[in-house]
Amino acid sequence: MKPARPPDAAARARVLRAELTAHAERYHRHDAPSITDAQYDALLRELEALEAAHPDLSIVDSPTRRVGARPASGFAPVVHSVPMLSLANAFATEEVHEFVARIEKETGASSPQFSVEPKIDGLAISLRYKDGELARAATRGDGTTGEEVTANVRTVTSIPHTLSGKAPKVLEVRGEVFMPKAAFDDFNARALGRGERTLANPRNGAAGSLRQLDPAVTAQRPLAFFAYAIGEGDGESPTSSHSETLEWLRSLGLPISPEVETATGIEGLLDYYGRIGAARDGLDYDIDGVVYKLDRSDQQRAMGFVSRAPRWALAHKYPAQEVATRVRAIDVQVGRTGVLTPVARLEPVAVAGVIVTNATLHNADQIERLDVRVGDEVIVRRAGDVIPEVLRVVEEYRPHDAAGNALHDVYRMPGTCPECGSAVAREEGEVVLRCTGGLFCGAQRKQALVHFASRRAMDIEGLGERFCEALVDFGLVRSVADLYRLEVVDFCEMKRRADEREGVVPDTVKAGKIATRWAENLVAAIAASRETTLDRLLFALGVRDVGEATAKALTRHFGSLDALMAADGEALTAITDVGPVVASRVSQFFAESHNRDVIAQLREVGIAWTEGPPRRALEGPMADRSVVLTGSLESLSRDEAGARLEALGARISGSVSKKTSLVIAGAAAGSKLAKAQELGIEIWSEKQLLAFLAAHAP
DNA sequence: AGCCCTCGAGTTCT
DNA sequence: CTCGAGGGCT
Repeated sequence: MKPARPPDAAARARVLRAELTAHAERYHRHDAPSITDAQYDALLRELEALEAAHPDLSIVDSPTRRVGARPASGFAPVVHSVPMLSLANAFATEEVHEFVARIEKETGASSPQFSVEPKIDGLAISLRYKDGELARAATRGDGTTGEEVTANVRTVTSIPHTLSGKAPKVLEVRGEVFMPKAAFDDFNARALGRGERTLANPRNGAAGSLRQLDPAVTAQRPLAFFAYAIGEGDGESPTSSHSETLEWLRSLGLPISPEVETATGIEGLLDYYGRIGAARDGLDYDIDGVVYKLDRSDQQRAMGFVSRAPRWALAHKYPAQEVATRVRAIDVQVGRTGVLTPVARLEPVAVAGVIVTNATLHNADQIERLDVRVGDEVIVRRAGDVIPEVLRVVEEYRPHDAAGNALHDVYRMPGTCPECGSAVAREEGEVVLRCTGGLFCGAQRKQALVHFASRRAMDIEGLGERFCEALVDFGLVRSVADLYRLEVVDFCEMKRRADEREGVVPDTVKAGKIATRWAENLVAAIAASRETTLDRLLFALGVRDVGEATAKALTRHFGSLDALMAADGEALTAITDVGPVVASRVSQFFAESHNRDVIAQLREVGIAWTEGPPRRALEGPMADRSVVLTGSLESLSRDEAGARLEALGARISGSVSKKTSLVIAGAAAGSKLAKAQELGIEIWSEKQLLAFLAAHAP
């Protein structure tokens, strides 16, 4: 006899498996987790409980049986007894001046002494020595909890297993594990020779090496280490300044960067910054800046901490790396709202550790400003070390014909949509060009579907750009409601055709089974998205100028979809932040018969959302407070924290201004925290936030 | 009318 | 992250 189980347990198990697999993959392959370890663990535990309660749901390759995907199953979590802090960043000289001025003012010292060192681009690590023996090594993690990597760290030759001299009972040394550049090149050359995978860059090489499940693999990786601080046991060190501490660590046998120096006053700092910057390429490790630490311990104590960054230290970063490459072509993409965005297709080039092949050119104005033409040599960097941007054209290298005329003309945006051929128009006063095709345009339909399925909208896991495109191209989805009528066979068929179209080959019986399970997961994810909230649904519909914040405001104000659809312009503009433009977009959207059709169909296929009474004012202990969340929180996600604060009446905002009344600063908070300090805005740590939430729990 | 603040939209790579 | 535009305030 099978045990009785609720009919939705199987569906839930499928959704959980799909999610866990996706997250684990993201974590493992890309070092870029999208949820916290705690959240991942919660999902995993839910699935375990489900499988335990319903043994018939257990399958052999369930994520609950996999090893090593996340620290939960691979590396034991380690709670740092003294949190591993982050550093305040500075890019401009002016910020360094402010840093020194602040110290001089608060310590009363003029031209204070600093200990200065390169900021190595590696992996922060904590080494715990007990009675002089290396007892435990852990990664930084989020600063509070890291992963235990002792076995791997023991294979790093420059890390002593035993301290020399008279070591204290417990000493926690902190520093950076990195892969020296020469060793990295050497390793890759050999890997290439053996036909093995090469490492993308030294930083990823170091991070990936320490996360190997097999220490024997780590041992083959050429890693090195420099110590730069003491965590636990700091009180025991026989020193009264940071530079003395480093000397003491050196005497215990720990490697210290040879570039460490002391510097006096702002001149000393800037001189060091300049010298290291000039020597940067010759150093045997990648750096992204230098670190200034106020040297004397008593002065450090006087400066104290803000949130989770010491006020006595500063990381002074070097400007983003700029690289030259060539523009192969300029393509035009069509977005969800029909906006035409030109994109430069580049000769692949390594910028700050990744290979860049595309860079947005934003719009026609930007192209004109830069005068970018096909074939041009351009200077590229990654803005904020993330998104590639074209800085300028190197005109001397522009290709010319024999007569000396430029080979390529000034670039002109197309007069018709490259996707559907409809006319392109520039609305009055607007910078961007738009395709006028509306939902006739395939590109806009695809993007509308991608938006509908996205995480902040209906949150359909697994339905990304590629499959949205296929669904539209193969005519399976005309309106978003069609999504809910599709069955497993439809998705199998779609995937087969998509693979075929893209030349993805083998189709064994086993692959067919995998495809079926993939399709089942997708159907389950779509089904799960039926239960939603009105603000998510409104956002998902993609009304122009109605983003997340506006969707929430509309939901709160009207309470129900019917009330919103019945609202006239006057009723709409009564809402704060809704003016005539947004009001007319909303009215027009609901006036269109095909939009009303889609909504009727969505109701028909069983989309359900919670409706409440209209609430014209915010209530609760956080009413009238505008809150900004910054940095990463460890016990809950920022989204979650925001939602809970909103439930208490807070307005959540993305940027700090005079009107902000409270900033919650998590780990590695950056410019927003700095701005809040500057404006004298109240700042809470995660601990204070949790205490407040606990005190006002519903 | 001009300024400042927010919000929306688009974007890259792994 | 960055830009542009909507909306409110002075």
